[in-house]
Amino acid sequence: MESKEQPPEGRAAAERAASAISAAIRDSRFGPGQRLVEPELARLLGLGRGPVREALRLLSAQGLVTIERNKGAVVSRASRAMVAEVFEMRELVEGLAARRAARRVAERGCPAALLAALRDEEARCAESDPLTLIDANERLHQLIASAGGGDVARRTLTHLQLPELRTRFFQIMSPRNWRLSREDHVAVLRAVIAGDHDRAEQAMRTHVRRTASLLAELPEGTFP
Amino acid sequence: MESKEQPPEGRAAAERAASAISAAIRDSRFGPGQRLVEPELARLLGLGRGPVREALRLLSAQGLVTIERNKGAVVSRASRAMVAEVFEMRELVEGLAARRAARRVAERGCPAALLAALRDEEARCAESDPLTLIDANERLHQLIASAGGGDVARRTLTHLQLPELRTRFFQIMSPRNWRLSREDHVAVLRAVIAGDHDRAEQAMRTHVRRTASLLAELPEGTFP
DNA sequence: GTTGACGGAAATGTTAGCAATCATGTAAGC
DNA sequence: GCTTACATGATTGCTAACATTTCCGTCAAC
Repeated sequence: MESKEQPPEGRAAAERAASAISAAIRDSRFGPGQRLVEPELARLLGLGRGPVREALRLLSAQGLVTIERNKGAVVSRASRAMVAEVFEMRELVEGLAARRAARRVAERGCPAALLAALRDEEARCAESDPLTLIDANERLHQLIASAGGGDVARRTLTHLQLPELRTRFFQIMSPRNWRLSREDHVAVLRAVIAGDHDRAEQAMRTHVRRTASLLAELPEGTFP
Repeated sequence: MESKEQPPEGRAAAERAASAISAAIRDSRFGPGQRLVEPELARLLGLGRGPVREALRLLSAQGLVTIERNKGAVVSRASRAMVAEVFEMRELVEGLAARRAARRVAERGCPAALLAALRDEEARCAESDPLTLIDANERLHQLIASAGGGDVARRTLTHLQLPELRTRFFQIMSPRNWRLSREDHVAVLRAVIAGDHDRAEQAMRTHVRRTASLLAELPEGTFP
């Protein structure tokens, strides 16, 4: 995940640990059910157990790991039902975020970041590197979640993570689906920039639902 | 501080610290903006800085405290706009939770806890002790959030807390409003028990919106 | 009088080490 | 042969101490 992040120095140890572990989980290098043993991670990351422990608690709040008292942390095992539930929730949360973003644009004008995002999406060609596309997708969703003013929406979103995210995206995102996704993004951004909150919310909900239904069509046995 | 909690022993120190601090914040004994100094809390609670630190991080995820790097934790300062945003979000989240609960009842029958909750609500008289009413209200919302099956809804709700909750309730909940609230609860529970997910969601959203509008009518200067 | 730098105190970030708890494998008993 | 009791190892929970950063008051200089 921090392929292009800052050099490890300059950030706090706990944050480094959190990003590193989070990246490993979302890239499926740490698979569901895998135990995350504190001393082991500490040795791997070259720091003490304190920051690792803190990072694991943080990831637990985000839903990426599950912690049991006196038993330690395990990478969360997301059943099909849980994936559905998370996306049911994301549809509401991201829909509301888009609505709030549009409202804010209507009231205070459009921040440059949204215009830039729209240009990026329109210019993007679906044949790019999938990893780049995945990163850009995440950044866009974060941007819209933050564009509404408060940070309740963004915070809520970060608590709705799923493990193996990137692997799942590789499975469902054919070039055709990337094109559809791009069109969704453009529609959402246009509605937000136009300040049309109803259309913005609807567009975002449609987009999230599309992703959810792609995930739902994954073959049996993909989820534990 | 932990008025009717379990005897402090038997639970982990970090959890004790979290409940104690959380209770103090929601009861306005720690007011918005107040610094929460780790060594001080540790001394107060009779334990080391480790568990206190962990508790503060947890409360930060719940929105009750705000942590800045190298600066420490302060009780969150919820502006009027932030309260509105949180309740906008809660309306969606709790509405979905009620819908999921109703769906589950329709599929698998009604758990006894819901029937008991309905009996309790119907039997409750609005003249009870306000603290009891507040606690019962929280328990009911938690129950419905948990009744949908997965725990994504419940987890999401716990991340949408506000400081000074009890004080605000004391301000807005006149006997008349408690009666209305009770009627809302009964309506939600009846819809859930009947397995009518549309009505359940609508009833819950109406209920949350009522609370939000009561909070919105608080006099100027109530929020920072 | 105001601004700036400097120094000390306090709080946070981090590490290392000890105590308590849980899992595992082994051996004894039925 | 299967179950149960037990001992050992490993891991988590917690505390205490160290390092680093920030904040605040003081003092000098302009």
